[in-house]
Amino acid sequence: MRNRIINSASELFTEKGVEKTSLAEISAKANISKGTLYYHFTTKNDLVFAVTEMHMENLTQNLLKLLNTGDPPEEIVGKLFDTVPNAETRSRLHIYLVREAVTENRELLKKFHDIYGRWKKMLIKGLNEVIPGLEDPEALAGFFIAAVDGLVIQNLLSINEVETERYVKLIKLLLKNEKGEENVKY
Amino acid sequence: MRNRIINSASELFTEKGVEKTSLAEISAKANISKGTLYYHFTTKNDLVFAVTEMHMENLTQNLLKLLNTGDPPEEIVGKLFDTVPNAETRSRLHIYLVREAVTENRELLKKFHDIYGRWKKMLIKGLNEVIPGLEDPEALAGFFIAAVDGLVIQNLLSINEVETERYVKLIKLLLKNEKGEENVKY
Amino acid sequence: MRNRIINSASELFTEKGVEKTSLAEISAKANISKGTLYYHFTTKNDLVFAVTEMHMENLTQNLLKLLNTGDPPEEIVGKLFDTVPNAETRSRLHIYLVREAVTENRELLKKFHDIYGRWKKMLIKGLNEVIPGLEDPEALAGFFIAAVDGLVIQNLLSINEVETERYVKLIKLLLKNEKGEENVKY
Amino acid sequence: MRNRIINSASELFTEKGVEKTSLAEISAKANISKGTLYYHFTTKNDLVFAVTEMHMENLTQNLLKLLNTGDPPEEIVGKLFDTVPNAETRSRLHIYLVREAVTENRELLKKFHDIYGRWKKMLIKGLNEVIPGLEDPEALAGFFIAAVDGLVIQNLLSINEVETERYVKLIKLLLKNEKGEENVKY
DNA sequence: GATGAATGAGACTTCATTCAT
DNA sequence: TATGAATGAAGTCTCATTCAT
Repeated sequence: MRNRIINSASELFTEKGVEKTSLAEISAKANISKGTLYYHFTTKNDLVFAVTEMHMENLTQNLLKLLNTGDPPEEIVGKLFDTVPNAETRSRLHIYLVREAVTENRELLKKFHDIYGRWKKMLIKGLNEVIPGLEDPEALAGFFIAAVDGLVIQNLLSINEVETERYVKLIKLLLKNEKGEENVKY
Repeated sequence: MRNRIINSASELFTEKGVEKTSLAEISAKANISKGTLYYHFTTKNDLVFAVTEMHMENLTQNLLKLLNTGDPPEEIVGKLFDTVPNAETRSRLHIYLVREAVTENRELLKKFHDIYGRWKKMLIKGLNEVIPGLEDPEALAGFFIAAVDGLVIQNLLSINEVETERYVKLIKLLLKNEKGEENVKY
Repeated sequence: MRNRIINSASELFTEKGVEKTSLAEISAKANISKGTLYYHFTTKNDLVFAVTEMHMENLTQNLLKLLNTGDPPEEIVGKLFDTVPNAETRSRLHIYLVREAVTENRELLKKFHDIYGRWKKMLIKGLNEVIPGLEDPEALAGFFIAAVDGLVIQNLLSINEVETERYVKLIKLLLKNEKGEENVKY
Repeated sequence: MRNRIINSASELFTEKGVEKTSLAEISAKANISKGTLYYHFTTKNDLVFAVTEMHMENLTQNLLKLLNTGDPPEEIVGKLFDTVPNAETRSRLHIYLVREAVTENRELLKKFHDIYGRWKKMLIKGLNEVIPGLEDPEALAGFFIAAVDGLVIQNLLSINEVETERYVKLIKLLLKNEKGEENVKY
């Protein structure tokens, strides 16, 4: 039941954003009464939080899978840049939830803070394993995550006319050099 | 008068997001009546659009100034990564407006689409001027913009513990290699 | 308009009490939309406060009139005991509003506090004018007001089978003796 | 079990009034489920009635004890005026329940009617025993009860700055004269 | 140009009550 | 006896928008 509600909410949030989705619509989609919804979630924010948890958990699982394929690093990062920003459904939801976290929802903000931290650690570990000797893996991880989020935005705004491979090529260059070669003047 | 309204709206949008800001509040802050507000803007969306225009114009001007300093490229990109994501006020507004554009506001979406396109072109031109011979300046520009937006998000979520210089160092490496050196196995 | 709303609310509060009267009912009775009601009163409590103010003002005016008739004191007090508790409409409203003041409504509580104080002062002044030399006019005033309120309750509970004259007779005795005669053992 | 529920309800009613207390809160406080509450009380009104019965029984027992102390009448009435209005807890509950009885609760109204009648009779009997020859003991009893209720209200409204002794002195005068002395012009 | 009173649709939330287990 | 999930009706409040002045 809780899950049924979360799923309905998730879909509607993705479609119209959190604020434009009413509890009435959610309960209608879940085929339950508004009262039932209230029984399971004390507050709309409660529900938003639950949806966020599920969403973030999904993304984390995907990232884990990606890191455990044993693929060469440029392949992994390539897939990362290919998959995430192009999953429109999740992208939308992500932006909506970020927006929610940014205002008036401390709890949600903390959730995001924690998960992003976890992602960064996962990436750092993954990078270190496959490319030993990186100079600043932390910056690299933060940078990759930022780029992914930024591409998410560009995709939502239908701006991205560059094929992923071209980005991947850039990343390859980046990784190669970060491996610690002496800095050359360009 | 129009500007007074736009400024008031801008501040309130930044503070609480578009949807949680009521026209009543805006007119109160601008010291005018709700009626007057409606005299100048047919609709709330109208106002949102006007605010977006101003906001985007500001960002564009900043980018232009940055590109025209004549600084070396890594300096420019460094400043870009240093300034934009750390301007909390603008960051918030930006995320709020993006969110607004992504749902139910075709006109706004187009606005964003256009401006991001313009930014990309400006960056490409800038890059080409200072670093002739780049292999894929378009991908590079898109990538930089994405990274900036992503860092905006990380800052809003209070996640970014990496100092900008470390990012800049990464970018330097990227630029160096992108200059067309033969690809080396890492 | 404000008055129209206050009157409608007043009637409904009297009929069913404050908490069982919905803003929907009030606006229906006043032939306006719920929105209009909200336009004039930010909150249900606001409206309750306004109704209280009007109600208390009415009672105060009545008391003033009574005190200025120039009648002999026992007549005045007699009328007080006769009029107030028997005005069912006002009695009900009074009890409902007292109830409201007693919980969760600081402002209302203060209002009641102030008005009761004013009434006491008016009574003291009146008593002193017509019966000079009273020993403890303050206690007397408090006592009379208490008795009136108590009879209000009894009337609402349909308990009062004693005719007012019999109470008036008691009061006469009280006033006579309070004039300062030496205390006699009974 | 029933008593546990009644006590929890009693406390909550005292704190927040009948209408603002939900059955959910009551069952939570009584550490039982809402279902169990409904097993014992068919309806919220049922519970209110039970609470009233207990409350009124308590007050009646107190009055009985007071009347059976064998103290001189002015002492008894003094204690009455001293104890009842100053017992804040009971006072609040009393006002809340009166309010409940006055609207939409016939059964409750009858209960109050009956108990107030019984109190009056008890007082009359008590007065007659200790002060034989009273002219109108019924009026006196009604008057005393009214005064007590009125002082309850004043205390709840934090208005009563007069010490009880001063009221008692008034009552003494009243009793003395009521004993049948010839009426003197004042 | 400017105002502010009026509106109606709808949002979130509350809660007494029912009922299968 | 006891439970707790489910419900539906209703309550307070919010707000973008209209319109006569």
